[in-house]
Amino acid sequence: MNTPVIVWLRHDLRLADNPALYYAAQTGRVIPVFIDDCTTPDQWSLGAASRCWLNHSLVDLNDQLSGQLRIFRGDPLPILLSLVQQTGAQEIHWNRCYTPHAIGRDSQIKLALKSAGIEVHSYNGSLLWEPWNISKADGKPYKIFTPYYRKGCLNAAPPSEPLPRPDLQLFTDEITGSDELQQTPVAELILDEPSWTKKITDHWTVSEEAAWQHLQQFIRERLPDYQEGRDVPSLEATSSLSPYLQWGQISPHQVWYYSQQQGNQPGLEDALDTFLKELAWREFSYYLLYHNPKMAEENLNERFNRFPWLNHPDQCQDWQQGLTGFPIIDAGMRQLWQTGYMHNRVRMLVASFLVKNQRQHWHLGAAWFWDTLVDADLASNSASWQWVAGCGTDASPYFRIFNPVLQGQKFDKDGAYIRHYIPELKTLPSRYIHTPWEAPEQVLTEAGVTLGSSYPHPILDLKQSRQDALSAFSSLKEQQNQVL
DNA sequence: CACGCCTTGAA
DNA sequence: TCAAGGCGT
Repeated sequence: MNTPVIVWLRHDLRLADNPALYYAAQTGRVIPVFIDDCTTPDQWSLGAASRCWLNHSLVDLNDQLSGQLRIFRGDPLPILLSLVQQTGAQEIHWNRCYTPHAIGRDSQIKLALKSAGIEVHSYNGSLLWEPWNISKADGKPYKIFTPYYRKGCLNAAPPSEPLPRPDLQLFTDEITGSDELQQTPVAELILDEPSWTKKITDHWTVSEEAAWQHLQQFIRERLPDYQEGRDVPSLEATSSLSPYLQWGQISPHQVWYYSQQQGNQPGLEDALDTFLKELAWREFSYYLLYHNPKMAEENLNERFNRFPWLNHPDQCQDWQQGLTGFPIIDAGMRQLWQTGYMHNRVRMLVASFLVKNQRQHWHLGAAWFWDTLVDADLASNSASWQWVAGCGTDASPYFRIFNPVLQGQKFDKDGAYIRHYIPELKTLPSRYIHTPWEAPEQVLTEAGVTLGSSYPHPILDLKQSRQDALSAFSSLKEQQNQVL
């Protein structure tokens, strides 16, 4: 029981229901390790918002570990090998990661460690169903969500039940030695933070405890109205669990079982079902990424490789900055910039606007989201952008183009969401809040709005851009017919 | 093989 | 009403 055991923490920054930590704790004194992996491809190195979340996660975890979390930066393999050498650890435990880079990295490291005589134990700490365990009758992976979930997941072995917090005996010896083992002091992580991260930490409490509070509050207060409320961006009606799930401050297993125990009340069946389905969408995204390792880069539907995207950097910038002249779009993009988060429905709207009305490549939107979202998740991000763009496996049909005015009127009727994030439109009457360009001059003046200076004119014509998008889409068919 | 089905519309 | 087309059984 005195032998040191390494636990390599990654997207599982919690003590409860952490299989690697739990089982390692049963075999020896635990050395909890986090490595800032500098071998991650640049394109998918952490975005600024994620980095901020991660840093604060590590602070919380370190507190919970009595200051014994060991943080390194570099190439994981040499670091782990040096650690083994310096501490005499004979075992390494970790919970699996599922992005292509991590899968390749971890399998290489596993081999290398094993050949060095080290025991390696890996566990499932992030997914309800392992992607390789769910397949159709013919053995091939599903492409459509509903059968994947209903037939595949719900008929498979149930997800494992959450584990308790372990009784930890920590390895507290000083670790010195080679250059790789230069530790990053936790305090340093948030010392260097750029000032803009304040807007994120003002909106979020980043800790394992806070994740639980979100879950409990959601089930208690929000689940009853989830069905309708979840589509209204001015309400706080969703669970807000996405960033916690991404970094593992809470596990999907904890969410799955807790919500079924607590939410299993008459009248809540449908809401509970809808909520669990959202968790399953996260699973499905990982499932797709696992079976399509290039999902973040390449269209799942190859026909879209010939799609005539436009390339208008200025327009893309208008979108990023929330200056398109369409209030619901701009409000969403500003919420993202101000808080590192955007309401789910609005994510669909801004994505549809970029990809279909502006006809910019979904890569541009995915990259911006990756950099700015606190819940940036390679699987969900890529799968969702492909879904909106129409090039995914189970995609929204390309001809289904959201109209930001109608969607705004439907889901932000009085413009509460818009007014909150676009103060310059704050006093515009509800009648014109989604269409300021239609407001009479006098109404604009009274609201202090000057189109073109205090708030932009619409940067495009909705009807025309919709038509252009539809013909661009049709051109794919014609080209294909010529080939055939 | 045929048929029902597919997260979240718009005109 | 319109809008593909392929998936899954």
